[in-house]
This record gives sequence, C-alpha cells and structure tokens, in this order.
Amino acid sequence: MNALCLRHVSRTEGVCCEDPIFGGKGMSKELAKTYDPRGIEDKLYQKWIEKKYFHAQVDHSRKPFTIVIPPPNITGQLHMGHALDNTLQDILIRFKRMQGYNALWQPGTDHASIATEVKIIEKMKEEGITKEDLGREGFLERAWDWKKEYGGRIIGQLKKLGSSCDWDRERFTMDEGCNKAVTEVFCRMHEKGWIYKGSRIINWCPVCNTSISDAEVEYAEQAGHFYHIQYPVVDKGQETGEYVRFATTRPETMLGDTAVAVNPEDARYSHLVGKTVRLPFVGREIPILADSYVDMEFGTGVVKITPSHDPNDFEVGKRHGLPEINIMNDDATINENGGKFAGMDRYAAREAILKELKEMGLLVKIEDHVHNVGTHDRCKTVIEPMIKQQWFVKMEELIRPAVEAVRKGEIRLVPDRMDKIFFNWTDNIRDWCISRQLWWGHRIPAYYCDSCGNTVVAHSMPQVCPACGGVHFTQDPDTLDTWFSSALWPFSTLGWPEMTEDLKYFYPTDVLVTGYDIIFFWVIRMIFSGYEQMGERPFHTVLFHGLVRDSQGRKMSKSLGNGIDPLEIIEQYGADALRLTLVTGNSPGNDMRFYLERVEASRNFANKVWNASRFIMMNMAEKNIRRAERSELEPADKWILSRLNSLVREATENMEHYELGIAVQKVYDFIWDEFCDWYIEMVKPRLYGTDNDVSQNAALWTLRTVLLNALKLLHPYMPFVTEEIFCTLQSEEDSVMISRWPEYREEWQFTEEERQIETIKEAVRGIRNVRTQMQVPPGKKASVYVVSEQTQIRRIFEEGRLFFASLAYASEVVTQSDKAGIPEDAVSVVIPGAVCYIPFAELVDIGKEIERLEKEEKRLAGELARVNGMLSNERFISKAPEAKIAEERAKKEKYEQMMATVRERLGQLR
RNA sequence: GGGAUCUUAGCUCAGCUGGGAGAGCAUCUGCCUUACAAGCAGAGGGUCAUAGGUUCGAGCCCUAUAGGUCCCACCA
Repeated sequence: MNALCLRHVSRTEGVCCEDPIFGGKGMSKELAKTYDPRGIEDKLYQKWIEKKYFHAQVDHSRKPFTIVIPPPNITGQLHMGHALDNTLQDILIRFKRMQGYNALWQPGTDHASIATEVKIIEKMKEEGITKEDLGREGFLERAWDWKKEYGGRIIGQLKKLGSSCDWDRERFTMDEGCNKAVTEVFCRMHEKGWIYKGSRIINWCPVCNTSISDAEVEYAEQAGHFYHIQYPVVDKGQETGEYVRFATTRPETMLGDTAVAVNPEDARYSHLVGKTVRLPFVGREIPILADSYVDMEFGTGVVKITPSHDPNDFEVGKRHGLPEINIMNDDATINENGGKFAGMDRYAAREAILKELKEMGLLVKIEDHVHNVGTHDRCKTVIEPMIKQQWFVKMEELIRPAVEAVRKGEIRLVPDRMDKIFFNWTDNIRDWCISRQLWWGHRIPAYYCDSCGNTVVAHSMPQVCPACGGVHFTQDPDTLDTWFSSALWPFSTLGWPEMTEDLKYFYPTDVLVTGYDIIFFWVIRMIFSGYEQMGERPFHTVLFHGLVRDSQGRKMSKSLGNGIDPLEIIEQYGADALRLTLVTGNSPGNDMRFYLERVEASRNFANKVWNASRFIMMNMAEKNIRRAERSELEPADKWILSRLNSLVREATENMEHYELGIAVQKVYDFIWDEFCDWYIEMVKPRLYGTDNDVSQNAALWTLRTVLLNALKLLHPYMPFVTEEIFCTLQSEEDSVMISRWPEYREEWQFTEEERQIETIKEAVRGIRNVRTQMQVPPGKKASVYVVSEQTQIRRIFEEGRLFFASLAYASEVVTQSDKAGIPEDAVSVVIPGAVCYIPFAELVDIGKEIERLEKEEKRLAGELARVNGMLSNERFISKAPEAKIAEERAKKEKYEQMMATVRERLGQLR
C-alpha cells in the first residue's frame, strides 16, 4: 500500500471509510509527514464519478442551482484562464450543493468555428492539401475527426482540476440538439424580420477569407504615414488649374474613390462644391460635395470618399447616392477596377501608386503618422472593409430587454463597474454580421431557388419554391458566427426548443462565470437571446474574473512563451494548491499575477491541514469519542467553537456575495492561526498523559468537530485534501462534498469565553515576547505569577492553568491578588487587568527591563492621547454613535489602568 | 476623444456598508518543543501616489493633478 495514501476507497459500500488508518489491528501506522496529492486526487475523483455525486436531475422537492460552463473550444488546451474560470465555478457549485441545492454544472464544448477551421487548415497545409482539394464534405469529415481526437482532451483536463460537472450531460455546440436550437432561432428571427440578408460594408479578413463581426476587430496601433495628395479640379470638362489637397493613410483606396468631400460651412471650398475632380489613373471624374461628416479643423478639410473600403465613406456614399466601386479581390489584391494596378497586393499597389503620383506631381508630402488599424483578432491581419452580401441580426429592438435587465438589476454584473462597459457597448451597438465564409459551423438554413433565385429560410431544404414552383434549391454556403450558437447555450443545453422537464426546472440558470474579455462576444448575446427565445433572463448574476498574468504582469501568451501550464502545476503541487492560489488575494474582475511562490504557499497550507488532521487522528486512535456535553466543555473548547461559529457566518456571507477570496482567506486564517497555532497547542496537555477522561474527551470531540466543520468550509476551494481527510475521520457523512454546509449555531456562541481566552493569549504573547528579547531558551521554564485584584481574572488563569503554563513555558502558574513573595527583579508583563511576573533565576538586566517598560509606557501614552483626543472632542460626543463612544470609553479605562501599572512598576525599578 | 481601473510594507496583493493599517513571500533573531522545518516562536519594515475638500472621524466618499494598465471610439 502506498504509504502516502490514507486509505482505500470502498467501491461497493456506501461508506468510504472502511479502512481507517488506525483501525483494526490496534496499532497505529506512521503517516506521511507531508501531504502528497498524487494518486489521491485521481482516486477521489473516480469515486465521486462512480457515486454520481456530480449528477443532477429534476427534483421538485429541492431548489435547483445551475451554472452553465463557458464551453471551451475543442481545439483548446487547458490554460490558466480556464483553470481560474472553472475553479470559481466549481467553488460556487460545490458550495451550493453542500447548502442543499440541487446543483447542476452543465458542461460542454464549443465547435469554435473559425479557430478550429484555421487549425485544421494549418495542419492540412503541412500535408500539402487545401480546403478546396478536399471539398466541403471531405473537409467536414476531417473536422469531425479532429473533434473526435481533440474535443475530449480539455474535458480530461477539467477533471484534473476537480471540476464537479455533470458529465452525463456533456454537450457540444454542434450536436443534434444545439443544431436544432440554432436553426429554430434563425428561422424565428428571420420570420420576425430580425435576421436579414443585406449588402453592407463589413470587416473582411483577406487571410481567413471571411467576414467577421465588429467585435472580432481588434485595433492595433501602427506606425504609418499621412500621404498628402492632390487631385486636379475640373469645371465643365476643363481642368481649372486648381487642385484640392487632402491627406490619406491609405492612398491605394483612391482607385475606388467616387467623390471628394468638404464641410458645407467651409468657406475655403464653397466655390468648389458642385465641380468635379479628375481621379488619376482611372481618369474618372468625381464630384466635390459637401457633407457635415468632414471636420474643417482636421488636415486640409478635404476628404476623399471611398464608399467600398471605408465604413464612414460608405455612409457618406449612401447619403449622396454615390457609386460603390469595389477595387479589391477577396485576398486583398487589386481587382480589374484598379486598372493597371490590378493583380497587385494592396500594399504593393500603395507603393506603386505613390511612385506614380510623385512623378505626376500629385504627391505633395509624406508625414509620419501613428494610427490605429483594425486587425482580425484571430490572425492579426489588417482587415479590409468591403461591401458584401451578408446575413445580419438587427440589434436595435433585440437589445432592449437586455439593457433593461441590467439597468433594473434583474441581471447583476459582479463587479458593478461592468455595467458601464456593458452599456457602452449596447448604446453603440450595430447590427451583428453573423454569416461566415467558412465550412466548419452551422450552415445557414437559407435556400435559393435554382430557377428564380428566391430565398427560402426553413428548417430543412424546401420541396417547392413558393415564388415560381421550382423544385431545385441550393443552400446558402455560409456558416454562422460561432457565437450565434454560444448565445443559446444556457437553454439549448437544457433541451430547447423542446420544453423539456430539465429546461423548466433548471432554467433560468443562476450564475455565469466568465472573463471580462468576452462580455461583448458572449455575455450580452446570451442575455438578449435568453429574453428573446425564453422570455426570461438566462441567469441572475454574472461573476467576472480578470486575466491570469505572469509574474511580471504580462499576458500569458504562446508567442512570449511565458505561459504556465496548469497541468504541470497540478502534477507538481496538486490541484488544491493551484485552485487556492487562483482565488486568494484577488477580487472579482481584477487581473492577477501568477507565480510559483504563491503556489508553494498554497501547497504548504494543504500540508498544514493534512498535518493538523494527522495530529488529531493520532490522538483519536483507539479511543471512543463521544459527544461532549456542554457542561464538559472547557473555556478553550468554547472559545474555538465560538470562533468557528463566527467563521461560518462570515465565510458563508462572503461566499453569498461572491467574495470568494475573502471567504477563503478567513478560513485559511482560522485553520492556521486560531485552530493550529492556538487551539491545538492549548489542548496538548489534556491529550498527553492526563487521566482526566472527561476533559480529554471534550478536547478530542472539539478537535474533531472543529476540524470537520473547517474541512467543509474549505472543501469548495480544496476539494481533494478535504475529502481525503474527512472520510478518514470516519464522519457519519460519506463524503464532504455531499455533506451539509455548516450553519451558524446560537449554542456555539460563547462571548465570555472568547474574552477570557483573548486575555490568556495576550499574556502568552507578552511572555513569549520578553523571553525572546531576553534570549531565554524555550527549554528553560520559569514560574509565572499572575497578579490581579480581580477574582474573575485570576479564575481565568486558574481554569486555563494547564495550557497557559505550556504556552508560556511556565514551570508553575501561581495566581494571587498582590505581589507578596514575588522577587523584586522579576520580569513583568502588563496585560489588561493583570500583571504576569516571571522571576528568572539569573539576574535580570534592570536597565533593559526599564527600557522595555518605557517603550510600553510610550505606546500606552500614544493610545491614551488618541482616545482622550476623541473623547474630549465635543462634536465627537454629540455626533458619533453611542456604541462607538462607549467603546472608546472602555478603551480609555483599560489603557489608564495599564498605564498606572506600568508606571508603578517603573517607579519600583528606578 | 470618451470611459474604466490601479497607485497600501522590499515584492505580489487583500482591506466587504468611513470608526485604532493586514496577509503571503522576502529580511533578521531564536528553536529539529513526539502534527507539520512545506514547521514553531519572535522582530523589523508603511506620511495607504500628490494636493485640496466633505465629515466628530478618510486607505475607504468628492474634486483636481501625476504616473501605470485596460476597454471603447477611429480625424480621413
């Protein structure tokens, strides 16, 4: 048996803890001192799958909680962004599952039309094949093979992360059901007039050979030039000898110019309006017209108008009824409209044109100019605006319910500031170009009659043309934007357009978790699709996270080679460590830096939890622990239960508010600081060599109870280590992942004991402090006299004598009401309400002791000055809340009392 | 051009509705104390970017400035 492996998992019985480490043979095995996640993680995941813990089905007796996964691309490999995104989702879904919700995490993958197609073509290129060689059918066959080969890869990787998706429900954006949903939506929207085909200026990628949507255009700053060019003015067929001058960054587009425009208010050019200019090379005479689009202040105040290759010019052209002359082929070479430049690439043509313009004296000057150029986000090619027939979704009305939903808070974006980004987009929205000249994707369900060209949009190939009675049709060759199907994901995965039981029960889903980078691509489109198709919001909350960057704050990218592979991190440190790293010290929507030191810290925490559990299990071995009666609990037990209780309330609240980083930080601090460093140390004397069974049982019961609850709180973040320990502790519950989330309990609130233990902790900290300062070795014990006039305080130390002694390295603890019998040169530690005296055998350096007390005096004086300042401020007294004033008064009293003690002591020593 | 966001300890970042500045890592000191050296105990280190303002009270709210990051627009 693997020594690192705590136990075997039973695959046949309901109880997973049949082989407890200390059970059976009455002897304890030595456990590994360090937690090794390898082996354990896969084994536990396997168990969860076999027990169907991830599976959710309709159950009207319980409330559903649903998350749909942002479907990863089938071409994808798990990267840190996925790891973060899915960790957050898994935390939420595990949390809600434990709270008793019927939690469904709906998984699946995306066909990622263009991304996949590009990859397949790349691979084909290596073999020397093109798309055209294979033909559409052959290409699609290859694409499906690709999907079969790589589509499952990322799913396996998500499992490594611990994702508790309901894999029985795995979907694909191009599976039968999703296809049906896509066709249905297309037909419905077309019927309604919200999907239309039109000839408009669109973004064309000359490399990918397809149109793309506005959202896919990425602007990149590039160093370019301003070319100042002039055209000769023509009046009644004669050149007047005058020229109009203008500047352009793209001189090659002049081949498609159909006008020159000036501002109607511009007195400089008013005499030219109505005349024409002669376009060099093509010899076309084009009008000089007035349009307010032209900015008089900018440049010469003259703009050349190329309706076919510039979106603004397109609009101008529409207003003035200008001809649209396309001068480019799909690969961005100049076409026959470019005259002698035909066949040249757009950039080669630019150079050639400039050269000739210069020779003709029409190129006035060239200036350097940095400008933003639209590029295709996939391949970074500079996009070419082109006028083409494409399919569009009309956005104006469709977007309205989505805007309202966010405005009214029916859908909440976390963090709130995402609202503004959302509205910025919706306020400036243009119609969505959805057709792509690609093969991998949902083919547009539009059919053209071979006889009359009539368009029929239908669920399947029509039989007869309603216009001419023709019986032969050709389907539109284009496919849909990949986001068209993603937009339907929250309901298509649940069975829509069938009104399935699943759909009725699990829709609307609850939370969508995603990066802010796809708010436009996906989030907005899901929202309007949800309202349009389902009549209901797709989710009530969107939780945004930021980007995972490298240790220097750079984006992780392939080209930089600075990406960190989450799978390697999992292999080396464990999935729990990776997950914890990704959610700590980060707030929603903010980017984070990832570096190994942080993963190490997370791994260390997993190890800490492991070792605390190991300690508890060792002490529980062969003992029958019974539930401790309330009366049997000692102050320390009550203290930790009370602290746990507060933690439960706070962590749960934070999680409800999606403050996952804050919640887990609190759990971390509780486990490491309060539970391990204090409570465990406090109870050691009760566990080792004591004959007080009641006290020992209370300690063990408390240890086990607190640990079990802490494991539950930690489980959503670190599912593996918590499960491994939980089961080994032989809880009544089979698995932490389906156990009940802890709830606040009135009977575990012990305010008085919290105060008592805090007093002892202060004393311990003070004593440790002076011992360190005086370099007293830990092995050297000393008597500690606790002097207090207050019997209650003396009682605290008497009750806690056992652990106080061990924490404060005391050989004995004596409590008394005055200093009688305590050596004058004993070191003193002043705490509220008491003084601890430690007489060391050797002479204490009085000078240093005075120095130390003076420092304390100074500190107290500072505190008192602050408190007195507040309390003597009349406006504070009259305006601050009562509770605050009372609080400050109590502090004042405390500090004054401590100050008096310190001064008295100083007086004695001086 | 419009907008968002950040500026807190040497580094990376938390700090939830305003009420005595925190964590991890790093540094220094002492400890192999029978759960854990991936650990324990202690220490040092911050005018919370700058300047105003609101408030009894500001890291937190408002205004301006400087610097960084990002998004949108695209003046040709």
